Amino acid sequence: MEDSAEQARQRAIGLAAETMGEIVDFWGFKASMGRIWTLLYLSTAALPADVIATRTHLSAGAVSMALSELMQWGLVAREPLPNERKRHYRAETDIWGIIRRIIRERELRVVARAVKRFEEAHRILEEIDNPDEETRFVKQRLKGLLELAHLGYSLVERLADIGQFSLAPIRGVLSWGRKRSDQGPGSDAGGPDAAGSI
Amino acid sequence: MEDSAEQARQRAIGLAAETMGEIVDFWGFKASMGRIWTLLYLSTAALPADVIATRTHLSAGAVSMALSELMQWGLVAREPLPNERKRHYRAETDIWGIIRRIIRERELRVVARAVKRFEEAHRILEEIDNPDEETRFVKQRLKGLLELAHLGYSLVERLADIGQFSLAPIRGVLSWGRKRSDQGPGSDAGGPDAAGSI
DNA sequence: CCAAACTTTCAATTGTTTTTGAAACAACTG
DNA sequence: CAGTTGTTTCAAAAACAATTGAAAGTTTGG
Repeated sequence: MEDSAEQARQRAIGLAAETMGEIVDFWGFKASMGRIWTLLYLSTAALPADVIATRTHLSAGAVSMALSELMQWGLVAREPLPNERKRHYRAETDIWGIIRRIIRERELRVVARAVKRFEEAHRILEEIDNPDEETRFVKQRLKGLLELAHLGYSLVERLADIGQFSLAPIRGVLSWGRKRSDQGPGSDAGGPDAAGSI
Repeated sequence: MEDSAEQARQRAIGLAAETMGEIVDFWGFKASMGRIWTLLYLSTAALPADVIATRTHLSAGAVSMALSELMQWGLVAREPLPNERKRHYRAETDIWGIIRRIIRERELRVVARAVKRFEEAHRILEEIDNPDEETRFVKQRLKGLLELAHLGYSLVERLADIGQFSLAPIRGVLSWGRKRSDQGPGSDAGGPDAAGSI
């Protein structure tokens, strides 16, 4: 009861797309963006919106919206296709570059905002004239939160720097630690350099 | 028109709690969990549920639910308070330890699942007899996704290892890179060691 | 410049997550 | 051990987010 090669391929693509959808959803993006990107990523040809709609079971409107968001993030590009009426879309493959930008433009913004607000809270307490013990305690702990946020900022910043030029630099980073983990999907996979396109 | 010290303190706490709420929301937890934890973190005394409800403007039910989730994550502990009727709750302060656990138990699970599913998708294609060009292409790209997921797993794993014993190890990690960033909230704040409680 | 082909927008709908409020439950107290 | 106080549970409501579908807007070929 084996299905045709074409069907099998569609199943595989669907599974991958679904998976990526869940991941990006977890990451705070719309799942449909992940599905669409994956669909494009797993196609030799650039695809027009209506095909995407069919394959993802989304409406034309949803596809249009998701595509423009994907393009804003540089995850998908229009492919200028001569003698074709419809616009065609292709997945960007420099994934680490994009992850870097997302981290910088989204994560860092959030943390930076938090830092500002913690500072503001601290400042409010600074203005109290004769701080009682409770106030001094809160001030102290707010400093802790502030430090945490700063630390987080640094970490994320470093993370954003990873793979600044293709993938190669990551290899180095991957050997911070001392210990080796017990289980889990093998952790230092793949060949020495697959830069540019994943 | 300065308000009283007490009021000012409440404002500061509220601002911090709100901020933390936004962050943990962004992180995929309920915002109310962040607010509650922060409220507790910024209090010398352990607080009972009804006070938490009043201060956060949440219902008793919501507080109860959030608290049990917070306790499951080890972010809050009941304080055995003698000669008190109500249960009192206190914020856990070993933040890095907790972040580590969250990363391990939540992030790693998600990535591991993705790895499995990409592998499954790849296996489906492996079973096709005479793969045409398109199929071979998809297979190739799936390998790329798989490698990406493996890489992500490693990164997150490393991240989980950071601060394994208090904060100190982080300091080292914070000096991966070569370059110094231009702007943004100062990135290497604080004293040399504040381990244990942030 | 018109009509067809395609795309974008957006109010309404559907779906999901969080919060509420009240009931069931548990723990202590007199 | 009955009553009171405090906690948990859970179905319903509210808040929030994603998707649809149809109308408005573009583009292009004739």
